[in-house]
Amino acid sequence: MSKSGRPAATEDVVERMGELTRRMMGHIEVRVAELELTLPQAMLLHSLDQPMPMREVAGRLHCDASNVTGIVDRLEVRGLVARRGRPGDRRVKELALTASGAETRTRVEAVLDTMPGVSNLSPTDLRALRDLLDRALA
Amino acid sequence: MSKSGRPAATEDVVERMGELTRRMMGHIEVRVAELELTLPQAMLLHSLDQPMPMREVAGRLHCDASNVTGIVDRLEVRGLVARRGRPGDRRVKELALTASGAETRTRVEAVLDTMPGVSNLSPTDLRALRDLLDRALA
DNA sequence: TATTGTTATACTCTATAACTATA
DNA sequence: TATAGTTATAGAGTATAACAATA
Repeated sequence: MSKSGRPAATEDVVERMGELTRRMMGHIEVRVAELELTLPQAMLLHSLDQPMPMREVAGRLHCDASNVTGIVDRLEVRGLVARRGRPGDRRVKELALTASGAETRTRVEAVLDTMPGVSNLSPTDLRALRDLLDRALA
Repeated sequence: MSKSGRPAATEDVVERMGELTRRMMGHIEVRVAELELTLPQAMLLHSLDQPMPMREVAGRLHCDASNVTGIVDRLEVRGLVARRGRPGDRRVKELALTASGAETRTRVEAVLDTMPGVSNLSPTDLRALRDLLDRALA
């Protein structure tokens, strides 16, 4: 029983989720800034686990296709990704990592694997949290 | 034991946290858009639980003070908040909700209290999740 | 006709630096 | 000198609508 005399409410969890999320996002932003990437740029590299059309990238990032054009433009001038035509359907442009981009992506993955807060939970707590999140997402 | 033969990892939790957060943020954005508010505008109203200086608002939103000026400008022209001088220190501008703003803020709070996923957890799960998040935040 | 991607446009958010007024 | 707030500036992200090329 909390001090207010009511059971754990959605409100309590939302507040804590918000705070943990804020810390995680802040951590990611600082760490990928060291790679000279913004959060959306880092998320695009993260999503690019194999070559895929621009439209597929937009789907994975849950944003408009016109948006992807700009983010990719900025990554392309830096030589991290490349647009390639697809033989067989010349409307499509496959987006692929360059060697440099693949290296950068590996560093982004490393950032995502070391999170403040979550990283400090015991294996038991980690498993319990994973299962609870699965039920919330179901 | 997961199918990959390893215990629950930070990576698993981060992935699920990310997905739940995305759904929560998306939900909030859609619901406050019905009130013609952007996410930062809604968060500002949420933070304004009593009149306070602009600087205090910036602190609560974890952003630069110059940023608050613009967000408040947009809320003020719509009559949701008002700037008032503080007697005794004329550098300070107290930010306060108008009657209309207070009403809008109540609706924002209602949005934050009804979250997809989290809202569907049992009281037991909700308590367990709250406690796990507390340990992660410690 | 429908689809892929880009361009044009407009707006919000964001921080940095310079500025004003006040303390 | 230091602090509160604004303004000027610049850049990134976001969506909508219109467009070109292709299917």
